[in-house]
Amino acid sequence: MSDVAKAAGVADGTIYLYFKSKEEVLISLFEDRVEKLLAFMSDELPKLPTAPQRLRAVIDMQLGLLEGEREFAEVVTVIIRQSTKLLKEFAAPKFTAYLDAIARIVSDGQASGDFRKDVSPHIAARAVFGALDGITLTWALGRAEHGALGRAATQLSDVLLRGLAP
Amino acid sequence: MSDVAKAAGVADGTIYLYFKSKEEVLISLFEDRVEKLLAFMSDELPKLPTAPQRLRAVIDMQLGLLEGEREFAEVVTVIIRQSTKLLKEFAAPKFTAYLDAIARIVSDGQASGDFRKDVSPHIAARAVFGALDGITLTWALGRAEHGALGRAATQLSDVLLRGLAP
Amino acid sequence: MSDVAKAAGVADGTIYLYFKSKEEVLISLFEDRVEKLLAFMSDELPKLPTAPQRLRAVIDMQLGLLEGEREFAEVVTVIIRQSTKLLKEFAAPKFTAYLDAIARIVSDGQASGDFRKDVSPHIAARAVFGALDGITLTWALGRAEHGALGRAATQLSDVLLRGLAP
Amino acid sequence: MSDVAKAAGVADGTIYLYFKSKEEVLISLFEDRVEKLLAFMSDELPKLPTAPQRLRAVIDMQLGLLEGEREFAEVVTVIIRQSTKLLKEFAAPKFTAYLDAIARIVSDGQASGDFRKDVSPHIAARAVFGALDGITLTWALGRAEHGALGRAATQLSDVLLRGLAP
DNA sequence: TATGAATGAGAATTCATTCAT
DNA sequence: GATGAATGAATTCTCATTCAT
Repeated sequence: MSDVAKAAGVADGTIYLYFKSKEEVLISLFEDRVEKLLAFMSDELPKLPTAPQRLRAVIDMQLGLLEGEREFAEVVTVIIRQSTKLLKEFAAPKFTAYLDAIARIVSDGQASGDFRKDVSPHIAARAVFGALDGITLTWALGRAEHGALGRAATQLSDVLLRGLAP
Repeated sequence: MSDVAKAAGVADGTIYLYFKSKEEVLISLFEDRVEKLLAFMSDELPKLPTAPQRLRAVIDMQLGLLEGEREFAEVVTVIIRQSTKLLKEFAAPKFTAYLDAIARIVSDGQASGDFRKDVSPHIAARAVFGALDGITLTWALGRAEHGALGRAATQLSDVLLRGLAP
Repeated sequence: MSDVAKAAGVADGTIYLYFKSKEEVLISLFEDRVEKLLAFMSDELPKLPTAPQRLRAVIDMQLGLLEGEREFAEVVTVIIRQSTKLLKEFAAPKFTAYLDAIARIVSDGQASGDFRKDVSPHIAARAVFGALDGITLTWALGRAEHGALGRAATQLSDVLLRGLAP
Repeated sequence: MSDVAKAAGVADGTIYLYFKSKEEVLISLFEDRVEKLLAFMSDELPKLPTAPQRLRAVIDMQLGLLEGEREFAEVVTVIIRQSTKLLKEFAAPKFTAYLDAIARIVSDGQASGDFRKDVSPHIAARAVFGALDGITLTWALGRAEHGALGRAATQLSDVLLRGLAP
């Protein structure tokens, strides 16, 4: 928290005027991120006609949000997992909404005949999220080369979309 | 550490007869897991003739290792990320070896014509590991239903193998 | 450290705002004492014309500093020896400076013909310091009578000065 | 204690068959040393006709006992001070006997006219012991050169005997 | 007698949180 | 609102001591 205060250019105690606890800071950080993702989804996805296009857009977005923000990526992939409470309790409301949104793209695609039907949308959603998180983690802890996340997004989309095709 | 001691049924100090520090306990835990995975790979994979079969076997194995061991899965996906040293320094020797082994399956498959060539083996390996880790995480923190990991493994393999086909 | 905090009337953690470790508390305590001695030496000794007068002043000072401060004397003679690092590493810079300053009084006295020349200034310095420390130790651990250190200083000076006369 | 056991070539627990506690080991170590000194005193000192000769012999003996035994000297000068109980409680019976024996040499010398009478035998004894201990301390923590203690003993005797002369 | 693995009380240290200014 | 020194509970780790073998 002292580091956070320093980074924010305020005194240690000041954080507590805006957040009740460290947990809340992490939750708020995570919430912000997920909200941005959800906002993007409701703004942009409806413009895209097919499920495959929408899934590709989500992948681009999740990695694009972190490109150039290595420290933030580290917080998102590492620090957030240090809060068991966050993972156990908060995971439900917001994070699940995000996973559900991805799962819905998959099930929509299955209904429209764009995706194969023998795959659980929930499992697919977790796999997509996990793959993105895994790529982000090694990127954030490694050399964090510029452009690497973009290339990874394209390749991951290529593989997943063909893999999900009927 | 106190919890670990309690779980092991020994006194707090006893842990320090076998591990030099908390860090070493985590490293050792992670090392054991990765070593089991690497041992499996060198024992079993050579018996399988094609890269796709080997990749499916790896996926089955990584999830199979955790089936029925919910607490261990939680430690592996959550607690281990609490050690920055582990992630930053130890990641290299052992974990990288594991990711490299997966990447090699991919590149072997590309050489034999079983996998498409426009995907970086390294990115593929990270995506595979991340997908598995993400599935494990939500399983461990959720209801951890028996058999769920097995079904997930099959479906993930189905998607990835078709996605990686040339 | 808990005792130190209690004695200082602060919480345990507060000490760590001012000192990095227990070692640093001891070092700082010792440093303060030696610095006071060195400061006295550079302030007062130049005013005294002869080496014998200067040596007597040093003896009076080292014991005078502790008169009435029994607990501090105990810390200085007993607790400080608990830090091997302090004794082995820190001894050099500051403590050696003090011993050297005493040794210099002796060698100056030898040069001016006030002290006999068949005694190593370094050995003499160590003997003087040890004698003072031994007197302090038994005083601090015993009844610590008021005035006892002053009497001891006079007698020790009488003996040493005659002993060092040419 | 583990180090002591290792040095003695026995298991940790074995020490407790011979000593009740760490404190007792230190006490016993110190006791042994002082007993040797006291034994020497009752054996050899009576052979020496004058107080000055006896004081010189004591100084030679105390330093001679440690010559070539650097580790033992370190224990005697450093470790023993780490036991407050040892210093406070044990100091009385045995150590005081030693200091008293030295003080008696001084008072005998005063009675026979060999030593000046304006010096307290007790203070003199403490100063002698402290000077010897200070010389030993810096010797043990420093380079512990062979022969250095012998030279120091001679010089210290020369100074003290002349200083104590009437 | 001897062993040495196990013990657990005690000690140093950290860090999220508070509150007087 | 903002500060940052102070807090103290919690945590890691040590080491003298015990006791089943």
